[in-house]
Amino acid sequence: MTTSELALPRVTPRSRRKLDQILQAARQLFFKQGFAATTMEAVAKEAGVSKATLYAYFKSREMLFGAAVGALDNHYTASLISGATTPGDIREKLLRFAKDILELLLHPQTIAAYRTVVSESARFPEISEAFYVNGARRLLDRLEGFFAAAMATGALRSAPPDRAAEQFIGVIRGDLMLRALLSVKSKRENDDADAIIASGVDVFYRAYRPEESGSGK
Amino acid sequence: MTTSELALPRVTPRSRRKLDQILQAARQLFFKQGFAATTMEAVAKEAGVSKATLYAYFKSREMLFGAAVGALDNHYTASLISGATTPGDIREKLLRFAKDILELLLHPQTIAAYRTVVSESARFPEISEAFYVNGARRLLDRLEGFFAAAMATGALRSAPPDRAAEQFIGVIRGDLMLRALLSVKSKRENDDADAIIASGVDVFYRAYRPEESGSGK
DNA sequence: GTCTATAAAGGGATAGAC
DNA sequence: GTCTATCCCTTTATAGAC
Repeated sequence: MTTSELALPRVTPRSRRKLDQILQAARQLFFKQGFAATTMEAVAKEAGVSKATLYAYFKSREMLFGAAVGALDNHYTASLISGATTPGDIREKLLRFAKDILELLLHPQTIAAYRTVVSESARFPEISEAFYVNGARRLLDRLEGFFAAAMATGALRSAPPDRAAEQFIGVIRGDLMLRALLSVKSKRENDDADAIIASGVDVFYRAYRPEESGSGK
Repeated sequence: MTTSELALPRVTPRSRRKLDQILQAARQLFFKQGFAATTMEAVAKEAGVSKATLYAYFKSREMLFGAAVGALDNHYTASLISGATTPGDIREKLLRFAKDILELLLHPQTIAAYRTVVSESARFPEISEAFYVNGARRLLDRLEGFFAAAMATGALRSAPPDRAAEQFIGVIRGDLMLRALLSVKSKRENDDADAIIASGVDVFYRAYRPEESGSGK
């Protein structure tokens, strides 16, 4: 009941497809309706199997939840932050990262997934931790690598790159993700999302630009 | 079923105490166990009344949830950010705000409340929005007022104070709150929380210090 | 308003046939 | 492995007495 929640059942190659159908259906419903509101019958119907088949793969609803979230591999982050080592204006790169990251973080699917996983975090801490490690943590690591390289070349001043990565995410995100999680309709903030991002990047660069330069703007 | 979810039932002054008992019991259980896992029987027992009495006050569990969250008044923020207009080193003040804010945001009760409200945000957007407005929004407003004053006196460079407030929260918070919501045990980050805060304040001040000053450090 | 007792419905999990 | 049918428990909500 601890780590085993994250394990996928061993299956024959033949039934691999059906397993994928189940996992995908489970994710869709869990993230759309939440864990509590998602019945095994609904998952079975969505996946095109019977309830009994579901229980043949997963001993309980909790195990299914753990497998669906634990096997979630975010390839999103892989495509982000590419071309980090190529030369070019550092602020241009920061701006692109900021836009990509924010679009990912505020994507309806991302928000829905976070809502569900956060809500069950107290009961299933291993599951939510795996969710963080496979998603946000991975993104932070990539960003950290980029900052380390930028600091090495003098494009940014030297500082702990892991901290810089978190601060970059934080200053860009502001309260936007929290508001999205809480379904808060912002009055005008959708219109000038670009201005918010640009301002965040500006703040970050002011704080991390090389020391010897005067007023960078 | 829309806005009325947030309304409190009209009661005689005599039964006001019992209503408070119910609301407090409901909050405690909703925030500890989540909405779905909290039964009316448990709330009744915790409040020391019977289920039927509960239904006399609230027509449904949803209505009880809306009232419990909607009537939640965070006096926390009131005490924060006081003495903003008194003179003193701006960075000292920022550091104190940052510590207070982070302590509030990462408090187990805060995290538990956010988990519950976020998880039901899709079903009850009015409730979660009220939660945000009464809590985080109010904190942001106070911070904005402080920044506006600091900018007026020249302690900080001129900029949109609302944006600065969100960026301040964001850079201080980093991923700390998200990790708390997801029960992610950080390896060493508990030890040097002060260092993280100091670094965040430093980043913010580098970005918002008055323009004519050279290297503030 | 407050209680006890109960109706009514839903859904997690399993038995047993194929 | 997969299905149909069912057990059984939990929980919401109410009826009716005081």
